[in-house]
Amino acid sequence: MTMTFKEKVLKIVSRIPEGKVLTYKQVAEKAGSPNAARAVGSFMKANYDRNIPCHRVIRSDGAIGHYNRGGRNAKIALLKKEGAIE
DNA sequence: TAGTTGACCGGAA
DNA sequence: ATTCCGGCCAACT
Repeated sequence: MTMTFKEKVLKIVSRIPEGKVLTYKQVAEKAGSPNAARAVGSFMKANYDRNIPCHRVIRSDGAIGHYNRGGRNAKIALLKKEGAIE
């Protein structure tokens, strides 16, 4: 079974528990390509699956990044609500 | 097959 | 604290 990098990424993200966050880079590392953070972002923007908590993925510098469902604002609100951030 | 595209990263100015 | 720039990666066309 040829699992694309993209699918690995989606699987990893889908397993991020509530109240926790991973950086794009960490996701890339877990997926087996430590320097593919950029690619990870590209896939997330293309993913609209609600089962995947893509709002739990943020940037390494602590910035929130983007969110295709509600925008950064919604992303921040969600993370606060889940207790992942202040 | 090669060129384009970005929800990124880290260092420099 | 910001803004800019080059590098990196896999999918898409």
